[in-house]
Parts: sequence; C-alpha cells; structure tokens
Amino acid sequence: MGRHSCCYKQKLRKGLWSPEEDEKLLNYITKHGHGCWSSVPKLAGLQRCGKSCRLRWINYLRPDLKRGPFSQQEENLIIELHAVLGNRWSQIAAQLPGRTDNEIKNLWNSCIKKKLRQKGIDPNTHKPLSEPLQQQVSPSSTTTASSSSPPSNIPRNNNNNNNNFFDHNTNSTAAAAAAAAPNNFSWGLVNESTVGSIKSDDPEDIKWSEYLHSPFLLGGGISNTNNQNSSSSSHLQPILYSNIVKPESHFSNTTTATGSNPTWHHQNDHHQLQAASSEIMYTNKDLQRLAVAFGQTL
DNA sequence: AAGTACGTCAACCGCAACTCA
DNA sequence: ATGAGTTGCGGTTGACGTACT
Repeated sequence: MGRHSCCYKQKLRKGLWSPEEDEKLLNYITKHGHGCWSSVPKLAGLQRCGKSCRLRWINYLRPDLKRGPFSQQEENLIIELHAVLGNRWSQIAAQLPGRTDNEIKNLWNSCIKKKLRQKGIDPNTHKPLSEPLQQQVSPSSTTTASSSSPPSNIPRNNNNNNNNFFDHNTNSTAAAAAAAAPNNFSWGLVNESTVGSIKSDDPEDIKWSEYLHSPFLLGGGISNTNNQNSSSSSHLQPILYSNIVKPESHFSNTTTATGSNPTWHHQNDHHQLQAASSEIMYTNKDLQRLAVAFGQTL
C-alpha cells in the first residue's frame, strides 16, 4: 500500500501542468479514454504519475466542467448539503453538475466558512456560534468537545459502488457521529443500538423526524430504476439525493389522495437538485437498517 | 516602492478500500 | 486467504495574485 507504485519511478514531473502536458493528456483521453490511469502517462507521453493525470483530468480537463464563479444558488446548496453530509466533498459535488469536489472544498474553506461565521453560524455544526457547546454534543459522545465538526466526523465509506454515507460498522463511530450531528439529528440511527434516538423539542428536528419517517425514504417512494428484477435480494434501490436535503428547504409536505401517506414534493422544478442526474444507491440491507432504526418494516 | 498579510486555487500526500491474481 | 496494484477521497500545502500598511 502507501505510495502509488508509479511515483517511485524517476524523473516524474510534479507541480503545475504546462499547456503542452494538458494537450497531450487531453488528446490521449479523448482518443482512447483513460482506461487504467497508471498506464495513461506512459501511453500519453507524459512524465507524470497516473494519479496526477487522473487529478488533472477530473479537476481541469474534463469537458463537462462548469467554469466560472459559483452562483448564490450553488453556494446555498453546498451549505445545505454540507449540513447533511459533512465534509464528503465528492458526494456534495455529485449534486452540482460540472463542479469538482476539489473546487467545492476550496470554496468551502476559503469563502463559505467565513461567510457563515460572519452570519454567526458555526460552519461545522451549522448552529449559531453563541450556542453553548454542551448542547451540541450528546452526553454519550466519545469525541472531545473541541472537535465540533459534526457530519465531517462521520467516518467516510469508500465503497464506491453505493456511495452510501451511512456507517454500517461500529457502535463507537456511530455514537460519535450521532453525538456530533447537527440539530441533534442522530447519524447513528442506522445502527440498531441507537434506535429511537431521534428525540428533540426543536420544531425543525421534528420536521426531520417526520421526513425521515416518510414513506419515500422508507421505500414507499423509491423507484427501482437500476435493476428491474425486484425479486433479487441484492438489487439496488436508488434514492434521489435531493430527498436527503432538509425538506423545508426544497420540498413541501402534502398528503396523497388517500390522506394517509404524506409525500414530499419539490418546490422548484428547475432547482439544480432536479438537474442533478446522479443518484445514491442503497442496497436492501441499507434500507432495512433504516427501517429498523425507525421501528418500521419495509 | 517595498514589505507583509491574506485569499484563492491547483496539486500533492497519505490513507482506506477495492480488484484481482 | 493474502498481498500487490489501483482507485478515490479528504486534508494539507505551496505558489501566486491582490490588498493593505
């Protein structure tokens, strides 16, 4: 493990890319696709490691990149997504077509954090800065009070096949994540040990709770666009990521004709969330965990 | 004009997870 | 089951430009 094997090779260039290098890489990938990144530099005639080539392509050369400054709408979306996802920049970027995780991370660190602080909002917790720290950290927290970087503390799941941001594994990490989550929302709720942990007097939290209990998230509104074989126990069920954003921001809660099952509707058909084509895939196992956490069955 | 502080951004680094022999 | 090779992610760094003193 550790350092990429190609980085051991001698005479590899580092630092900024020259226009000539960009041209070589662009020409090669346009003609052949990237394939195995480790072989790209050799085949493209570049004195770079594959990792560097990949990064350059993803962050700069990719044809579908959107250039220019972020719009206010994009910034707002990033803030909302960060409140839910923490520092999972790649997942945030997936909701902003044409933007890269690196770009969003830089924007967050250099600009948005500052703006939020100026508004009296803690960029880590998304709560007012004046709020006592004790209220931000649950008594069962295994994290220190100073590590007030909630969702960003959640261990990332690098399973690239499902992009699932829920922790499937340990009680300790789930508890830490739950303790650090914004608005007392329990990030440990997918862990059986924390079932029923959504407890709050905050009206916003209640909305969250209602939303999280909505039929959509629990399977009622989930369409299986990826695998039509619903009898398969391992098939993936996509949930549009936009439905994880706080509902009061983008959705209105209405009831169906039957009056029994509330459904969430997007308030703006042209919102970028709608434009985002990427979907987060959940396995049945994930959904079952959610159901268990909420005391419901699928 | 020169020096310093600050902000932005591209790129690197280290790590974890995945793939495959 | 194991380990080397590969990929992707988030944190961090350093170069560069601009504002300020």
